[in-house]
Amino acid sequence: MNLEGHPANNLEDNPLIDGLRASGAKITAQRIAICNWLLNTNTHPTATAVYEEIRDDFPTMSLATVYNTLSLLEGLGLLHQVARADDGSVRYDQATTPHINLVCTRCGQITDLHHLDLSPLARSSATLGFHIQNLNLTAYGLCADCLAELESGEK
Amino acid sequence: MNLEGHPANNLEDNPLIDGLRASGAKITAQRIAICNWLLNTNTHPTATAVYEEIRDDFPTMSLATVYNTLSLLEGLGLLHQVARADDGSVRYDQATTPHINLVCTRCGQITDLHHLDLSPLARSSATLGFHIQNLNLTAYGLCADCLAELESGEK
DNA sequence: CGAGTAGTTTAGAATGATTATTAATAAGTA
DNA sequence: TACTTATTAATAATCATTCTAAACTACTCG
Repeated sequence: MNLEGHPANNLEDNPLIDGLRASGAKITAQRIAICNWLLNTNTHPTATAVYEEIRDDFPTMSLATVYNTLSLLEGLGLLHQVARADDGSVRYDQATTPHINLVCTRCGQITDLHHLDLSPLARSSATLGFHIQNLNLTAYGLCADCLAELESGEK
Repeated sequence: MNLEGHPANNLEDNPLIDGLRASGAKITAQRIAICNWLLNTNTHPTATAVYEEIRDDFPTMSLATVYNTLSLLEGLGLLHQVARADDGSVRYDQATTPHINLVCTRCGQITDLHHLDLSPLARSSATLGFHIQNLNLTAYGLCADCLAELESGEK
């Protein structure tokens, strides 16, 4: 079985695969392909997007397997869901430090905004007795490129 | 924004209806029923929840009308979507000042967390050239009630 | 006040994302 | 190598949301 399906790959030391292994899950060719693809992208893909990308190298891949793997990784805290985009589908974000996703409502691009001090938020929620497990901070608007296009082309 | 609204009144002077009227939309009995119900709730309902509540008093109400009205109000900036809950449906939040929604992953309750200084966020996104139009800040975790139940009942 | 018209509503069909089902398959293990 | 059990693949099922087309009605203007 072709275990190394994706070009530009990172065959060793994939923290997603390490996490799966540590959790006791079986390391299948499909999961390796998905984890490697995720590690080598900087997009915020939907399940369908992952499926379509990987299917080229892995024709028998099932969409259900992608969903299963993504939710398995999410359950392990290795991925987070991003608030649904305009198209109504869930997008995934690799779990790093808490950050804000800037979603462009015109082109759909998602940019990460890191390095914010979120401690006031944690403090405020603690005063309400709420215990935060996961943050989903999303801002919708127009990215720099779309703003420029709108201003130059004027519609 | 005014914070005066207390439940159990508001046959007149509904800012949602005022907004619809100001936009030139027709004021129908269905829209009045939806807007009044929204004004008098402090929940973060799904479209289906609004539909089921109102259908008791308004048996011919169609679910599509609820969706239409909610997205109309959202387009006018009078409602905002909350990041999808666990059940995969969109919830709505009346537009007041930007705030954070605390979603309990155990009981589903959503609490608003107001009075946060979000200017650092706006500043950071501006340096990227991103123009924020709408914020969707959601934190998932356990509310005080569920924490207490888990600790006392111990599962 | 009473048509005309353009926006709304309704009911149901269609869409699209996600989940469930189940037989076949393969990873990990002894 | 053979066994046990989790996983996969293909497809059906589900559920939220949107679309469609015909009937309806709020508002405008005469």
